[in-house]
Amino acid sequence: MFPLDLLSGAEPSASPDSPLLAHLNEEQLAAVTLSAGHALILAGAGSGKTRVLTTRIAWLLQTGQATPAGILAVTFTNKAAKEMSARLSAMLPVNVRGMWIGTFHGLCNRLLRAHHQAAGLPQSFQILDTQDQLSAVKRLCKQHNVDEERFPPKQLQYFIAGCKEEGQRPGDVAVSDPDTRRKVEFYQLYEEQCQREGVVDFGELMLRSYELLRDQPHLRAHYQRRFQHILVDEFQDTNRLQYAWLKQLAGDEVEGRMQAHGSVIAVGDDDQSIYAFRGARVGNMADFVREFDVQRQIKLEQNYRSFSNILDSANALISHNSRRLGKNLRTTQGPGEPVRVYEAHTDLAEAQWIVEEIRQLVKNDGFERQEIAILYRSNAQSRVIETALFNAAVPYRVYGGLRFFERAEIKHALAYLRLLENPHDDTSFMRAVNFPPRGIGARSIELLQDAARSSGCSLSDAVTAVPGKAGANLGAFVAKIEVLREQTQGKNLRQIIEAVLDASGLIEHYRNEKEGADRIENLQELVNAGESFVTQEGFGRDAVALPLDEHGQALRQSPVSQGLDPSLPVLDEVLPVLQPQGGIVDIDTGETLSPLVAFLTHAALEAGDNQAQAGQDAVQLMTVHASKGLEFDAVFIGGMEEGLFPHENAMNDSGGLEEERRLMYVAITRARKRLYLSHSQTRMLHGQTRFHIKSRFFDELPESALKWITPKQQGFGTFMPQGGGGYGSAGYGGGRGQGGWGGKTETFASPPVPPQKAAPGHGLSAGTAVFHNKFGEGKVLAIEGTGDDARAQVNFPRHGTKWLALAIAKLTIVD
DNA sequence: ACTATCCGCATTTTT
DNA sequence: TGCGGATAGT
Repeated sequence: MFPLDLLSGAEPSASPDSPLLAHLNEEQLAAVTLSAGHALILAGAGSGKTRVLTTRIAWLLQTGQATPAGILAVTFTNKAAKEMSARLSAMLPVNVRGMWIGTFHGLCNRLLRAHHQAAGLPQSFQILDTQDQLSAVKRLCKQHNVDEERFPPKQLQYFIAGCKEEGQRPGDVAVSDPDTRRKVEFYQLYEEQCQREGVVDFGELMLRSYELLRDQPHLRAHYQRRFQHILVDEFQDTNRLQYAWLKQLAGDEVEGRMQAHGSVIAVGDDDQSIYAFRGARVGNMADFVREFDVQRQIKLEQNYRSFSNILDSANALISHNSRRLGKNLRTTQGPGEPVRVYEAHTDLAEAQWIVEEIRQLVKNDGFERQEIAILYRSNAQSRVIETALFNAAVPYRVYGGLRFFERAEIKHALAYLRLLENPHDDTSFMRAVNFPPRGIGARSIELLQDAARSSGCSLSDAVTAVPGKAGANLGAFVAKIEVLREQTQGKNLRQIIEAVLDASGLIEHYRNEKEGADRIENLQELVNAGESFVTQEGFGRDAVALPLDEHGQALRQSPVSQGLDPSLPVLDEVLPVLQPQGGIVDIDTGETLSPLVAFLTHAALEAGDNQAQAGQDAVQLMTVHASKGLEFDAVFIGGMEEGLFPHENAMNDSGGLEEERRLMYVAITRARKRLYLSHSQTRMLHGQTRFHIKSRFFDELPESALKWITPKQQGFGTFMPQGGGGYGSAGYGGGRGQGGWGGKTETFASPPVPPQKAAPGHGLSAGTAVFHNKFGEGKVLAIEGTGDDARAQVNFPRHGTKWLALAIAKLTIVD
């Protein structure tokens, strides 16, 4: 099967001065060239972590220690996953598609689609994002007359998500009090609802695929054998379930020790663990070392980002934390400028000082605006700063707004699209049924829900049971969807979306709305998104789900593998296949996910870009959390006050202060050249002026690296309370979350576009009658893609409409 | 069904 | 202070 001998014994064949390894420092080199076995890499801020990770993969491939199919690299964000793929393909002429590089949720999705039957899901299951989940919870609350005072939907949602993150099904939750019992009951009901509707939430994606691996020995064996090299990014941010999931893939646990097949490399930084509040467990690092019997720990402490005054400050600060694995950043750069500290009288004066400093930086020191960031602990702090920037006509951009796929108008359009795919998706039904308004009010909905409940069916199916005018309106809506479904048969994604926008009346509705122009523009952008999703290079590629025997061995090879780069050794089993729409191909039947389902999945899993767009010439405003992983020439951290930073709410639970300190550590280490800290004696908070003393973190910084700036004696002019703040929400930089979705500039070279093969003479076109071994006779509705990508949408009278990969499906033309 | 108004609430957030 | 959600009024 795979070359075991290569993995266990043989020395790497690449010479140490291979160009791949050039310019790596000693610790980086050690990490990159680790021989087989588990390892923990403590990667300090700015230590070249991503570089090490990607070079490691490249080195494994180049030295023949691994094949693309044997690698699993998992990250938290799509951005990180994309960056890894991009850098990798810039390094090696490697087929990135063969590798499983993605987010936890993205990879879980892939597993579940490929093995949907074993996982007990429809292949086209839809994914609920946090908004969808909340509306599903609310709907369920209403249906079961839950006292929403005692059990706020938000809290129930939080409870459910929390349980899943801990790997707990309703039956696993320890019930200590009546309230918890009620919540667990609700959790149970929620699960049943999701299952009935064929939808999964983010937590479910993780939990379900964990259970899949846990409960299906042959699948587990298969993937364990396949993934000889597992690499985990930001390991300090993993929650309990994610770690458990990784363990399933890595090997079997015997008496608390992992009997692993390949090797697991966990990369993380305990000092940058700032997500405990959402279930991240730094303790996973220690558990990993113990359970995997990790022999190698490498610290990446050489920092390539900041001058030493900044670094010294970070080191000194974080040394006040007790529970640390221990790490100290160093640099070969000089001290640089001192860290400037400013004490303002009011929050407004603080903001004005920041703005003034920024103007100086740009004017006198040649700093680029997009290389300057203003960081704060909580979003509310941005307001004053925005005002000041706006008044000074300094372009800026705020992060943290709604992302593309989260916008209301987009969610509405997606709801229609989802209903086309699955009429029983009640969440989407509820969203679409009366938007745009079509005379279906709360009363009608209530009747419908009652009907659905009493007959145990979906809202869509219950429509016929509603009498009178309400029933007629509802019937018209369902009919409209059905007609639309008919009409879009055989249409491509772009045409489907256009049809939905038209038939739903969404465009029409927004045309009549005074603020609707932006929304229409976004809806147009959705059409483009659909278009590029199918056409463009660079979207998620997925795997062929091969039939496996009871030992997890593949029963058959994928014929598609023959079309791939022959120079790369290919593992048996699950092989990559070109599926621009990111589909999964069932090798038995050739069935692929419809482009629409793939697109909807993409929309749920990747809400759109929120991150920096290069060359925007705008000062960057964001929370400290949002700044993690980024770097800037100059960084301002405002609101350095007791109660704000460290935040008062964080001081309750144990470890709260330490997490705040790590947060501050993250903030400091974002800066390359200049760091400015400021605090204000007075601050408008919740409508009241509050007095704050300066943050204790100042006392933890080295006096020698700081330079205190006292405010100049100012006249009243500077202290003027803001009168009539009648500026629009759109700031100079375009306001929050401006169009990040399509056509962004890539920081790294995009993967080489493989030459398009000429379409093989499959001789199919719309209308052709074909025969399939399993599905019988059918009629071709549409063809998409070329070469190995080509797939046909075929309507089988008995099995419905399916997308089939022509490279795999055995279709014969019937005359 | 849509708008006006009032009340309560206010770290951090990716998938 | 300023927002979102829920309610009451047309």
